[in-house]
Amino acid sequence: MIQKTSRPLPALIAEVGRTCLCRRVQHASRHVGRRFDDAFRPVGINNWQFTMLMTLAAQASRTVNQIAADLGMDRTTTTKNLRPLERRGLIQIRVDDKDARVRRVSLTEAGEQLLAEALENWRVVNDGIAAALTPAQLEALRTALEVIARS
Amino acid sequence: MIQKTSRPLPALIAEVGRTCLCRRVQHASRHVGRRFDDAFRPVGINNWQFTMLMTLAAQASRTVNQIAADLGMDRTTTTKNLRPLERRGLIQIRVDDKDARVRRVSLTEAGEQLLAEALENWRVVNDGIAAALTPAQLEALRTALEVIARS
DNA sequence: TGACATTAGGTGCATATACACGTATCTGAT
DNA sequence: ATCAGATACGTGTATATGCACCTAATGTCA
Repeated sequence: MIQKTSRPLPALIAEVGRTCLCRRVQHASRHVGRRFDDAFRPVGINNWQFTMLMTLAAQASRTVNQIAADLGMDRTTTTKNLRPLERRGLIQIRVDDKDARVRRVSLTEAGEQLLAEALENWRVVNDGIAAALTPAQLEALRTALEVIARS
Repeated sequence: MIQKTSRPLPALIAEVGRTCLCRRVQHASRHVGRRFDDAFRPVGINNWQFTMLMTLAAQASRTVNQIAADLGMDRTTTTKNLRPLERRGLIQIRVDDKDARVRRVSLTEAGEQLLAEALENWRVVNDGIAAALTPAQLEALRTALEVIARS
């Protein structure tokens, strides 16, 4: 494998270090996740749960499959992550009227209220991260992440 | 909270949907993680383990704290993730000569060999993701992710 | 209408992630 | 020399993540 590239191993390793999108994206993801987790801790949710509640606020009565697609997440992961939110009464999961296979997830009153509280915390962190970048960098980042998530 | 912004809730929600870096970064991260996981599955590792082996290939005999910092990861997470790699004999963990608190992690022969195998798979996926972006977008993405990970 | 494919979703397992807390070791001031 | 604080790391617990596999409900076509 190595030989095929006609390059010495140290140079290859240096190249991977420079260009590896896996490392960069995951590293940034962990960092961003922790910052939002810190911000949402007083409200009692984590960054995923905030995003989850936001998607439900934007579009009510989503199915598990739709939510999984919204968040670019495995369906089974979505199912499991919904549990704590349901236990806390922030969302409600009901069987669809027309199709008994389908589960409809919607925000409860308590979920909306908690989301409203969390929004200010979100803004602080989101603005904080954005402030570290130039407007052009921020725009490019958003575009690139969108392309990656859809590819 | 909501009132403070002097905007109706639907508009706020739409704004969060457009601008939320948490959602975008995590979404892209899951997508990228899965693609690399798929690519590395024949070799028997996941994307984190590849990155881990790569950092050790670049700098031998790293401590747990150093590795955690390299990958922007919690120290305790690093400790636990090292276990499977050690069990499989891909890395070796030894107590430091000078300081008995410190553990030195290094690649084994088997680890190097597996890494060499994985490199071609890495290249295919990394090039594939990069190909979905323009060179300028790719450069901006790398820069922005670097800034975020260090901020 | 009955057989079969398709679709929506859940479970079991393994690893990933991180916080709170604990242990062992080292360092420096006295 | 000793002890208080700092440092390096591990453990317990809880949630996060996704694959392999499973069940149940629906759709389709003969």
